[in-house]
Amino acid sequence: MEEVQIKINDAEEIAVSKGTTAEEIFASNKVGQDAVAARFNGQLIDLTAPLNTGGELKPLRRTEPEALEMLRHSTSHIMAQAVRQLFPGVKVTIGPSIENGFYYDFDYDSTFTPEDLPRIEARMAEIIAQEQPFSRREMSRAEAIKLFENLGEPYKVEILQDMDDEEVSIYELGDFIDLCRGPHLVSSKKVPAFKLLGVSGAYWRGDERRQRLQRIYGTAFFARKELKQHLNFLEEAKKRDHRRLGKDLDLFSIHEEAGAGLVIWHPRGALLRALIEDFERTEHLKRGYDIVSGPMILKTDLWQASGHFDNYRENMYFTEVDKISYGIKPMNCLSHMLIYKSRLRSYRDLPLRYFELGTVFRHEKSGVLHGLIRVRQFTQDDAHIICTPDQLNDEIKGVIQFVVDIMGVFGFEFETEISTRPEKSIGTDEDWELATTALQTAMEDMGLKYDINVGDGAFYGPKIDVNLKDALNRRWQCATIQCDLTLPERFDLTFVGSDGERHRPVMIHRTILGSIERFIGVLIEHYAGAFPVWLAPVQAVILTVTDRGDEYAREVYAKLKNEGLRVELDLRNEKLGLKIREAQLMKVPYMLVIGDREVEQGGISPRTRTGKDLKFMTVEEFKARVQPEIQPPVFQ
RNA sequence: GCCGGCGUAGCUCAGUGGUAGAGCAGCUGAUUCGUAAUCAGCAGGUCGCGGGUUCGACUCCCAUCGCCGGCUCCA
Repeated sequence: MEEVQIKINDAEEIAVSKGTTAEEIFASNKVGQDAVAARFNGQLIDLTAPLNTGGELKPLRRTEPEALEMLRHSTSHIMAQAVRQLFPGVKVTIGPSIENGFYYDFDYDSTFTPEDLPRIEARMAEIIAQEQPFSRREMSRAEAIKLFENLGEPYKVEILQDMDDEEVSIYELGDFIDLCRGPHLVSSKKVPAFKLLGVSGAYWRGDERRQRLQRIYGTAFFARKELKQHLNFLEEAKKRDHRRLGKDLDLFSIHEEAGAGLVIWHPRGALLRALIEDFERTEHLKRGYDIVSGPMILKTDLWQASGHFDNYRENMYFTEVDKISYGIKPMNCLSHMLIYKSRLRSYRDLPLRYFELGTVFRHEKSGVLHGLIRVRQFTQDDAHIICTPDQLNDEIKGVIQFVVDIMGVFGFEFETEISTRPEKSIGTDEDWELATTALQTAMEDMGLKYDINVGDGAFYGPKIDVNLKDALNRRWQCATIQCDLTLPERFDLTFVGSDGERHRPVMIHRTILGSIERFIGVLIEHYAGAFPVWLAPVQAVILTVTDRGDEYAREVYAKLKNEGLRVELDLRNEKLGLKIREAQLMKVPYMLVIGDREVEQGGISPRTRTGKDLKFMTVEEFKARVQPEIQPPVFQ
């Protein structure tokens, strides 16, 4: 029989007869017993795939990320089989693995309800117990089209018709046949732990004009313990939900009677905001920005001139004053342009960096509103940098450094991506090319990795988006750096160069935190409401044991308050345990206990919100101790 | 905007055709009690809003507003 040479264990070359499977090779050579699939010449393949050529073979182990993806993808097939059996007439579409699980989209006349999930899970458990093999078959595209036509699966037919490959593969699992690249687990029995998590709507191919589908989400793991951990993680995330904490910590509220997506800040939340905004103003001034401020409404004519009316109108609010139409600003750039144009600019003036904590209004679709994360009125830490083309690179780098510094302060890690020209946009191809290259070059100069997000730029230019990762590893878009070569053109911005001629400047739109509302929402979840001392709305609360300490407590309160500490006084006739509990639930960093001992010895007994007793100390000692923590962070 | 779910006291929730309930919070009183909940009493709701069905609607139907989970979109 014909033999092929297979390299295993990164070294050994062995000869096996053609058609031997990866599974057999692993078994006879005592490698990869825990393999769930294989890598053959770098390609992922089924364990049961026959090897017909020589090459390098490696096990795909459970611990590798691709293994988990495959497990989840296989589980989605199991779910699809269960759904087809329980709901005859359902049509299948696609069922990929996603970041923390998988989904499968179905087209079905009546709707799935959350009550259906346990039934589907039960059927899936049966399929798993039956140890059904996943078996792969390859065929021509034409054959596959015929197969899925006969099966009454029009979505699969559509996918096939759009494919370029002439050879395709299908996987059979019990009575369920799916078009699929694979690989898959050897059998359904290899799914140790799974759970269905929810149903929701989706559109065929993500296009809102096309067929509405029903999506079922689930997840799967190689160990029950891991599934449990994941479910705990979801619980933890729920506890940290900024909408919950916003209410519990009395930070903000949103009222039906005031309007959806409109945030009302309570004293503690407004204070938190003010602290962040003050910090930002200080940092911007240090970094050579000028603080500016523009009006909330500007004439619609001006929005027409800028291109916003044509490209962004559906997101804007309009109003009329003395029969003149005004647009309520969805962005801050127009005023900044007018400041620039208010006098003749020399190259010696550039770069100009205009910073505004600018409140903007955007008509977001009702279904997307979400706590502080997605609202209709929000304040951006917005700036527009107007510079010469030569300065562009340095300016972008300066902004990136700014982002790096600020994210460091809050302890966020982040990922970046560059978005390129969208369909609906203005400007010439050359300008877009130039701007996109400028962004890429700056990122490379800064040594930062980035993904390219094709067609996702703003209508006036390409952008770098910064997605920060919070403590629960979720990603949120906050900072954005957008390069713009078209607005300077439209507004005819110029500067006089050293040659005495007029030249066109370029412009960067950028934010660091993005929306203050969104950022605070993310921050609340990131810290689980336990803000660092410099941001805590209440930094310390004085708790008396009995009313014999009241007078002394008032003295201590006055002293600390006078030092600028945000301190509160709890003189209620309640037990110390209750006062501590309540301060704890409000996540106050320090609780200062005053009982008879403290009054006699002239001090306080602080305790931290982490439950640590700091023991008796004088007020001066406490002040010295917290001094470094109560100030905003300072950079070199 | 779309698909699905949900709106009952300040909060968390019970109540599926016959005059609305609990716990916590609130108020009043007692208690002076040292590191996550002292005890008792009182008060609190046109059941999101508007129509309809019915002798009768928190409960069934329609419409609408809002919220939740997704989709599309986005800071």
